[in-house]
Amino acid sequence: MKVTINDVAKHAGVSMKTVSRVINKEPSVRKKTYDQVMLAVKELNYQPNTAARNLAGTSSFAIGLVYDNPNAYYIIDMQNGVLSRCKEEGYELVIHPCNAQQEDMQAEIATMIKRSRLAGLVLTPPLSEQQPIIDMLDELGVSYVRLLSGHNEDDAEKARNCIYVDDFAAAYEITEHLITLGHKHIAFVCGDEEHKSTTERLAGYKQALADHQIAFNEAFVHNGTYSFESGVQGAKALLEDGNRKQITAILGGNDEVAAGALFAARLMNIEIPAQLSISGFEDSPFSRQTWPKLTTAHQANDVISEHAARLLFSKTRGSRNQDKDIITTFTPSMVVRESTGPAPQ
Amino acid sequence: MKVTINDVAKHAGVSMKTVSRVINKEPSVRKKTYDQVMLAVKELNYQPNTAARNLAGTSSFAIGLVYDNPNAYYIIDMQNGVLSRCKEEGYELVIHPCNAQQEDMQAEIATMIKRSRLAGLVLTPPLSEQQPIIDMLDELGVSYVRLLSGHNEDDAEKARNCIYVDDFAAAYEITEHLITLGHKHIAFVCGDEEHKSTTERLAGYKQALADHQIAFNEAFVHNGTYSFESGVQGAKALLEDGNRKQITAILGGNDEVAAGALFAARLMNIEIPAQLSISGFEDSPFSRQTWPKLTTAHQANDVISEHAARLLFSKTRGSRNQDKDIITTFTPSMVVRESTGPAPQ
DNA sequence: AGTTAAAATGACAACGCTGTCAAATAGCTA
DNA sequence: TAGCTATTTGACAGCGTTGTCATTTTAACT
Repeated sequence: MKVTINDVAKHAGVSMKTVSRVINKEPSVRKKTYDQVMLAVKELNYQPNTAARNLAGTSSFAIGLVYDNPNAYYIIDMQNGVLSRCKEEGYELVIHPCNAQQEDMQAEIATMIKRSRLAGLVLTPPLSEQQPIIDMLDELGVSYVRLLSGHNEDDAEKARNCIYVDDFAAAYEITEHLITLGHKHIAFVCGDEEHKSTTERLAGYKQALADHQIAFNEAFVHNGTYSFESGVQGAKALLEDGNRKQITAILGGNDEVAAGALFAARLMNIEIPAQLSISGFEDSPFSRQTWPKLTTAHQANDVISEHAARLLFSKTRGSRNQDKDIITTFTPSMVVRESTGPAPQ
Repeated sequence: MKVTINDVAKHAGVSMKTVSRVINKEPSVRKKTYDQVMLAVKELNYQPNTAARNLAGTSSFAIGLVYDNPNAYYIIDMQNGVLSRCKEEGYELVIHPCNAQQEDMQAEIATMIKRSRLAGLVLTPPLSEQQPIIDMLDELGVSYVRLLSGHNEDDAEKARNCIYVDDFAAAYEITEHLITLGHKHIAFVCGDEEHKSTTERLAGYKQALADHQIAFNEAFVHNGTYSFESGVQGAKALLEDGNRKQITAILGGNDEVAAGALFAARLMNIEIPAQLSISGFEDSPFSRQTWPKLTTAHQANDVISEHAARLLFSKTRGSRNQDKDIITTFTPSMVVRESTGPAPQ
């Protein structure tokens, strides 16, 4: 019934340690021995016991994914990306949703790490941006990978455990797209202020305006959160203002915000895109399920998180498995759908 | 740095076993002893090592959540519900997305269980409906809880590890709501045929029609899948047919399907709800983000999954923790929003 | 063939906890 | 207070692996 490493060892005529070497893909095992052992493993249908490995080994065979993000699509993509890598490496994934605002966040994460002796951690925004958490992790000596907004900077030391999404570039591209369509009064409904992605996207938007000699108008920026509701309110606020006559395009902080803006426009009987262009960010399934479908910037969260996991494993497993194909900066690319069009006269 | 149970024992002046008893909430520990130990635990900030507990104990401190469902909102709710219970009980959660179609599904799940020595499993539809998987679990002697569509039947033996969502009742209620609004030609865009929820919802719909002396019309039923795209196609097929003149209401298999129907109606310049009423199922956040907002049947997936976990733990942990407040049948309740209205003349 | 370094393998003690079972203590009753 | 039972505690082995380090085998040289 229960097959242990000892059974396999006997069956293959080698020592337990050799079997251990084989299943851990350690070097210094002759091909012939390797095959013998693998055969025995197959024949007995041996499953290494995770608990025992975790206990005996230096670090456990589990990594953690920490997030505080209400966007289900985002989370699922993140999970699946990391999970696929974990499967590949024979690791388990411990998911940990949490509340970034919470006082003792660091303590909670530290507890989780200790309890499960996690081999590493993948941190998603906004938690990846919180210095106290990073400090705690450094102190604990746990390896981690941060998902961040921005691009791989000069600071190579820090960059070594960061994966960037270039929101600046994405915002720039979308804004330019709108400008090319003739829009001159482009509003921006921002996501949460404290998220780096918000500042990055805002900066990209501003830069595009500047590069095309369009004056930046503070009144065209509405601060909100990354939610549908916030998009509704933001768009309403912008459009109900005397500005309505001027604004011909709205950039939503993400797809949900854009969908909210779409909703608000509908309430106000504004035709999209004839009277108003709207675009989002991220290209979540959501953006294909609105009417009209959203122009947005495609961001492959599952691929991104898979690379985050790769990067983590390349550090965790020491020398072997030096994955050199890890992309550390992702630049979303624009997807033009039906929610943007030429500026009205 | 690393605090073991032995350190705590010394600090509290008791044996390791006693500390073990305390942290496992075993009976037969004098209050005074208990307090001493708890104090030591606090003072040393002791974190039990999961791997060691898993290895030494009879079963591990982890349960699994198995799913094959493309709906991100559904999954996240499931995860969060189970997770909250796990936290309470000090268990870990191993998530396992998979593909129900896959040949060797049972083997894959069996492997997962053995590797992690899972204490139990929560199965969501449609996997919870697959007999081969259930048989495998029974054979392995692993406890599990199945999330099912239907209601707690007479077969008490089986019911002991099932949580039901009464989709029949929900469909009945929604259909009746539409009938009350004067609708006589109500179409149904079904989800995946092989899901029990589809048959249940269809049955509820039929029953409501029958109870109100409305003839069931086969042509008003469209078979599809639980996706937005399928909703679009289903609604198109129904409405473009010569039936268009007749159909005044559409029941979507779930909120996504309903949103798809909404989308299709928009493409065809049909006003909702003036010309056509549409309703969904589940009340996912999605249903509040369409325009107009969807009438649907509220189904608290997080609460449901939390109860599934409760039920699982009540069986896992033997006698202690006999949770008697477990709800085993949930009946969604209708939420009327803007997508349904009186039947047009 | 003889020597030496390098590679492959094995013996055995941890890893940190819980199960088992025996020992000690407390709470009774007569 | 002795004598008995019920309750509480402790000693110790063992869960199934991996790390360490010693040993054996192979390869690579003179």
